[in-house]
Amino acid sequence: MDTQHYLQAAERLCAANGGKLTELRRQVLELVLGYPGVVKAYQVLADLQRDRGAAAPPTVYRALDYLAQYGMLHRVDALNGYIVCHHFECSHQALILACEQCGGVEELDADATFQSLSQTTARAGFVPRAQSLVLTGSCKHCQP
Amino acid sequence: MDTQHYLQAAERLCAANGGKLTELRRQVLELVLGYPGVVKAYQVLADLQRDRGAAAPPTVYRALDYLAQYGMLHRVDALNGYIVCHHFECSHQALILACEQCGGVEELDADATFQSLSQTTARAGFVPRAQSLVLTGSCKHCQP
DNA sequence: CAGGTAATGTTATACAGTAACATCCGCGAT
DNA sequence: ATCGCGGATGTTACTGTATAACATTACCTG
Ligand SMILES: [Zn+2]
Ligand SMILES: [Zn+2]
Ligand SMILES: [Zn+2]
Ligand SMILES: [Zn+2]
Repeated sequence: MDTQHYLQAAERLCAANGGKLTELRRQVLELVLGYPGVVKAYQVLADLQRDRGAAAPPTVYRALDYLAQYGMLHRVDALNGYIVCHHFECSHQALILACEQCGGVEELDADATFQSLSQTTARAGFVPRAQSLVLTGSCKHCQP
Repeated sequence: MDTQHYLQAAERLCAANGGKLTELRRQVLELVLGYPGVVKAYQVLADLQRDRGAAAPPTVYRALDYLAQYGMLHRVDALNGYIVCHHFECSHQALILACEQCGGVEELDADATFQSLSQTTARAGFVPRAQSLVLTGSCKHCQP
């Protein structure tokens, strides 16, 4: 899916949730798309400042939060960063592998794992918030 | 396992790794033990300052890092916090459920899940760093 | 146009984590 | 005993991450 189609799909997703892919949000989404892996909020902030002059932290955090809320981005807690989700249209349960060395990201289907997970948490009466699961480690190119 | 036995086991674990459960580390470990769920570094710092006078961030982060490195604590990235591990003696693969509402924590055995996980990541040539997996969500007492 | 709602701008501050260097302490070798 | 070493802690100062609170703007609707 190229960038144009991706952004159109993002627009549809926003509309389906009663919102809009505003200029700012589109700009932030494009910036994150421009990175191969994990991006940090303050990196996006710096890019924004370069591209459009003034910008402050709340501006970028609000856009990132919105995009993550509806699944266009995933937050990677372990790295204080964000990654683009390329599968938000097919409602998926994604297993995300984020490499700590190179910042690269891979997103897998892992239905069996999630099924096993949800059985286990249900037994404890626990409802996980995130529908995606992020593991950090070393990718195949960065093995020690 | 009561606190006394727990601390003795922690001492053994440190010794087995060529280190020591120093006074500071023991004090930090006891402080974290005193909380029912997730504790944040700056909370421990405040407690330390109350108990022993001066203390600065590096003091508490060094102790927390050490304790987490050998498994006495687990770090919970999603909450910028730490929890006590009550099973560090049996080398375990723990699934940790952290409630975002009440801060409560539950640690389960989830061998089936981890087996499924490791098969999936191995297929991608990916080696996860953490041997424990933390999910955030709502515990059975805090369902919406 | 008036009034409401969502989005963005702005300022200031809170919270989290680390670098760099100084000091201290326990222990083995001379 | 004391010198020197390495691990642990103290101290200062800083960088990075995130949010509160309030002002302003854009846009839709009646
Ligand atoms: Zn995804
Ligand atoms: Zn890598
Ligand atoms: Zn554990
Ligand atoms: Zn709860």
